[in-house]
Amino acid sequence: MDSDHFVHINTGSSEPIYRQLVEQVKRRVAAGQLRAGDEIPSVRDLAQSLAVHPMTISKAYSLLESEGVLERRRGLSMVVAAQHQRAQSAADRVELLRPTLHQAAAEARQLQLTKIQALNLFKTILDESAP
Amino acid sequence: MDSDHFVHINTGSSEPIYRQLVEQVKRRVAAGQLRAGDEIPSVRDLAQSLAVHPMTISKAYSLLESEGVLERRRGLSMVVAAQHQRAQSAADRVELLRPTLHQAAAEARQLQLTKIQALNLFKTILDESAP
Amino acid sequence: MDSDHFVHINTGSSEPIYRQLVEQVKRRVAAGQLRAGDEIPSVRDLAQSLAVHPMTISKAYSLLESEGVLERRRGLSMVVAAQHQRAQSAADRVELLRPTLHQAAAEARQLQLTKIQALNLFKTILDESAP
Amino acid sequence: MDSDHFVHINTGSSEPIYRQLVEQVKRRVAAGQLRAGDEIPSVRDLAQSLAVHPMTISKAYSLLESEGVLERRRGLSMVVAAQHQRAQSAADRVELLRPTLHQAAAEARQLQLTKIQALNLFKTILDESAP
DNA sequence: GTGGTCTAGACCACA
DNA sequence: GTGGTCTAGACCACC
Repeated sequence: MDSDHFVHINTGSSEPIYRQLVEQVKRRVAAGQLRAGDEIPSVRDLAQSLAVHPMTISKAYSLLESEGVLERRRGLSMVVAAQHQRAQSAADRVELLRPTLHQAAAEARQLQLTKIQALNLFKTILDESAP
Repeated sequence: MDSDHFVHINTGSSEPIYRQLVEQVKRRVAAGQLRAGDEIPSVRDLAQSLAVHPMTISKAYSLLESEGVLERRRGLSMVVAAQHQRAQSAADRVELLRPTLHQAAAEARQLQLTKIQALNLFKTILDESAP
Repeated sequence: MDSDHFVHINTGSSEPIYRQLVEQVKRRVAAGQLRAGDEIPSVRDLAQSLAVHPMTISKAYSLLESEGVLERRRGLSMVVAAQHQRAQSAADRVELLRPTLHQAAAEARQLQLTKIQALNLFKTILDESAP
Repeated sequence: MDSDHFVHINTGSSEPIYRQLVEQVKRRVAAGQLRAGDEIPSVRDLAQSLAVHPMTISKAYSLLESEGVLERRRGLSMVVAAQHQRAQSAADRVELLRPTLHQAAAEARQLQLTKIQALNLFKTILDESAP
């Protein structure tokens, strides 16, 4: 597995690096970009390509294993777990977006914005990121 | 000022309590629900009604003071600062929603959702929270 | 919480230290020696009293939290989680012993020992450890 | 020697595969199921029937050789060593079970189980595995 | 005071 | 080659 482009991290974010990795891998598995049995980059490779300490990568991988997303193969690279083999349906993937949008809706309400205003901003941002 | 209903905190969230307080107060000031000169609950009252350590409230208030949102009056309750008296324009308030929606857009892209799917979910959530 | 006598570790064992901690805490919670809301020793205190690196303790505590045995209280000591408040019944606790005895039974069979021989040895060992 | 049924491995266990092999062979020799001069499966055959890396088998065999349990014959299969020809006495074999039961006794004590409870469970499990 | 994150680097176990 | 464990120690965030 190519360790470049596997995930992106933002070292400036307050979100810990290991958690950024966990969330991105989970989304990519849900989206079907990573399939059951796919090898993921080794701890050392990914650590080097992200310029991060190997233990940070290892921590993320361990968490993903404990959540059943990855499987450990002794002495070998880790792979995407079988029970996550099927990419989730669009309906399921949409649900994974709910928490963040729920937060956005709460903020919009506190800002006393209309639904139209909030939706228009979201549409604008979506167009910016993938015009 | 009634210390109940002033703000809501979610102790389960990973968002620090003091930051939840700061953000909510700023949004309510921006929305014009809190106006210049309005008294806010005392540290002690709010700490009690939220079941939170007073120092946590104090830290939030101090941050809000250093940002010019609140003003300290010796021996009296803090009040919303004068320079924040006017509610911000709708255009300004919309901008405050941008960071969260930007995050949502990034997640939607990693989940390989279409713009339509993402927008529909947001619309649904907005309808749920204020039908 | 007294950090001495909280748990014992065997640095010579091949069992990792953090896992020894996890298993012992889980057994003590099951046995009712640790009850819901009980504070556990701080990471630093326990690390010092066991002469172990704090991160090793922290790793064990994090695992116990992710399994729902402990609860994190921001800025404060961790406590035994509420959903583990009730000591488990004797029947439940007995079940926790099953895996190890299952392993022992498999070994006894491969050694072609009779049930009597295996049971007598277990009885002897139990008498030794708590005469 | 039939490479099926020679040993069983549990890839899910935390016990390393090579050690599972070593312990099982030692127990079967002690029990007299494998006698001096008996041929054991070749590294290649056993690796294939267990779906394990040949080097793992080789490591186990080498360990057994260094402990004097197996003997290497140039160009031929390895055999059970002569000095291990006699099955060990029942008293000796019972001792090989001690470490696991010692561990079980320690767990029983931490679970605050009575000797009776622990013994009853062991008896039940022994009955299940060989009624 | 509390726990969390990260780095640097050693050493081990496994295949 | 793979991942795992542990130490030493810095720095941060929270209460």
